[in-house]
Amino acid sequence: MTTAAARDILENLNKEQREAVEAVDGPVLIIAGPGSGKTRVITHRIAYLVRTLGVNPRRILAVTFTNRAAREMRSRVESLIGDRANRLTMGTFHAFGARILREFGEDIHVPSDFVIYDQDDQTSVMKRAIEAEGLDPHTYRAPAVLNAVSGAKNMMLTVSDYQSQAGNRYERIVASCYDRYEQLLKAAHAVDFDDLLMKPVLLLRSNPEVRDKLQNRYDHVMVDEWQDTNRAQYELTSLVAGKHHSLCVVGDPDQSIYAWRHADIENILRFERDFPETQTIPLGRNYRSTSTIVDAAHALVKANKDRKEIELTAEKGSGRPVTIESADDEEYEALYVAEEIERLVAEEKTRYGDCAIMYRTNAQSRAFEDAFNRTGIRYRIVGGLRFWERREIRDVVAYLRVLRNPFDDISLLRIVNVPTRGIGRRSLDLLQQWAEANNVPLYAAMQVAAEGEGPNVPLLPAQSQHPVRAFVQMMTELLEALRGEDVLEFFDQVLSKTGYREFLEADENAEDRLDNVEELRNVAAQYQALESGEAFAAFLDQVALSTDLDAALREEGSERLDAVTLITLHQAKGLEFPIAFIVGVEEELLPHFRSLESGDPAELEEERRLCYVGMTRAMDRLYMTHAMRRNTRGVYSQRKPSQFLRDLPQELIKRRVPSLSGFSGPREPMPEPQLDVPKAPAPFRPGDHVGHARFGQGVVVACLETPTRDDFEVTVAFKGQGVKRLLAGLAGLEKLN
DNA sequence: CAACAACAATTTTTT
DNA sequence: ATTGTTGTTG
Repeated sequence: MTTAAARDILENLNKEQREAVEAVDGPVLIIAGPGSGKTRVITHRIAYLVRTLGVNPRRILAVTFTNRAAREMRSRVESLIGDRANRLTMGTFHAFGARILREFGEDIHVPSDFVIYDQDDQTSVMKRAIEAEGLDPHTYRAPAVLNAVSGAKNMMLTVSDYQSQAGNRYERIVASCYDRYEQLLKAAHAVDFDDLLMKPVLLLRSNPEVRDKLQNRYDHVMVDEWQDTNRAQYELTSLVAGKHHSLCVVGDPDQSIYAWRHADIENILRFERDFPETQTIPLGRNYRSTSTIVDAAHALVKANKDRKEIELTAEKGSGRPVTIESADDEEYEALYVAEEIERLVAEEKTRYGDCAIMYRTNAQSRAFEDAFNRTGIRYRIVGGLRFWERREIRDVVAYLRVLRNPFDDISLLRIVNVPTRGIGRRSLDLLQQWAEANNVPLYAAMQVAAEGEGPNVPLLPAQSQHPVRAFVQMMTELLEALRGEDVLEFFDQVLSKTGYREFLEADENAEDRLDNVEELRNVAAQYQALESGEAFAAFLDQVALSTDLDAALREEGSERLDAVTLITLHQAKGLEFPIAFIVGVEEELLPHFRSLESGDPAELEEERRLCYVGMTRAMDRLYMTHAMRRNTRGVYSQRKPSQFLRDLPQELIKRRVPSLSGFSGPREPMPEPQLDVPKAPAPFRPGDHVGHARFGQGVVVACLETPTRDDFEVTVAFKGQGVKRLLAGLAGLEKLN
């Protein structure tokens, strides 16, 4: 940011951007196309409020989806208004929700020592809920049920709401799991990610005092990535903003790619409906990409039926055509990309750091890692196994959580026998039974067992009692240490007394894993100034809420490497790269198999938007590649180019002739890319009634060609038998009328 | 109780 | 191919 921009905030903005910055009175909806300076508008709007209109930064709330976005926004605002930026309330929806719960949670019976459960913890809780309901965990898989429950929470449906609207058997079962799941969370003094949104809304709905307090706290509310908000987030926003406050949301319906996470694209329309005086400002000038890229991407997304047209104009020149490359298989696809990057680096003034490889699924990174390792191209993978998901981190965090909150059974179960200390499943079963019967947390049961026996019966066989006693003894000592100890000293004591450090040292990846723990310790160090109890609460909240903290830490330490970025299309949203390769642009990959399987056109449209998001990341050059066959899970399958390629105007694309790539030596001539492979007629269609020798009668849900294209996989919902997947050639399905 | 083997499952994942 | 979960054996 230049000093000139800091001097006059409205300078260097185009007409529509300036309009958006100056619209500070009523509700404002900014529809921001890709590369249209969205972040610039938000940051300048904040600066305009503070510097030009004299608004106290404390009275501004800015909400984002990611910590990364929040960080970036804060630093950019800082360059415009200086230290005053520190006084802004700026963060993710979930962090904001957590903050409300920490402040006012007791009003809705959220205990002040609550811990935040992430997806992994949630799955564990749901698993227990399903077992507790006596359901078969194979038929009712925890992630699926959890997804339904999460969806309910995102739509602000409480257990009783969900129970009363449950229409079929499955939903009634989900309802019972939801109920049990909530009980387990409550007993653990835990809230899940969705609760961080839902509970504050319930609080603000029911408690006018708290509502007034919050509404009076902020005069200006801004929300980024509005197209990805769910119902709970919508309501949280409108409750906090109140009717009379200045509320500004920014989004782009064409970049909505999180419907599968219960984002509700309707929120854009709903906003204009709920706030009729809304001023809608489109930002349609793209400063990022060449006109070729903008036009090609626009042509693609235009193929979506459920869409409102927005004018997009490119400010840059036309540049090069979009290059489409067919490769024999994923290995050649990767080699092609590697070779092309080397060529760009050698012949054009490209740096490795300018290039990004974007793919639909993480598994696709493999071939590129191999190719880059072989050619010596530096690369970095975004995502993959994230810091907080590493086992050693989760383990240490679990110890800390239990020490802070002894009700946290899930964390206790995680670490009670890590390292192994002779507390096995049998013992734990007995302890859990007793805990359940007496309605106390598991840790309490262990304490009782360590003492000797329960009220009437011995809790554990004498032999099993000893390790439990040792464990409780150890935890008691640590709790002693927690009092008044320095955060870091305590951290170190946890590692040594629990034997976890030794346990890691014995591991084959000891060095890496110890490094990771050391990084966690560095995070804890940031809280040294606080009193230890406080410090741990704040520390554990940060741990739960910053899933990308490792990225922050790493970037801080080492200057950004000149390396090619490997990233999923989803994660690439909001980024930009001079050179972008979208790889694996194939049917059943992009669009993904699962979106085709469902037969839901909305899912296909989301895949198309995902492709659109990917294309619009490219600034100067865009490549889209696909393979004719691909090794997936050990077997090769024939692949077809993505139907999306057909949506691109011929005059904007250039197909490379693959045999010119040279590096591969002699090989078979490659078939021309076929964009219109005729489909073999499907033997069944969704809706057909069929009969099966074993499963009886059913209705066809879907009928898809197998990857080898020699048969069809038919998904059939059988009466009373559930949904089965069968091969048409083998199952002997009979079509009924 | 713990180590090992057989077994399924495997899109994306801002928090 | 890989990984985590479940069941069997020592």
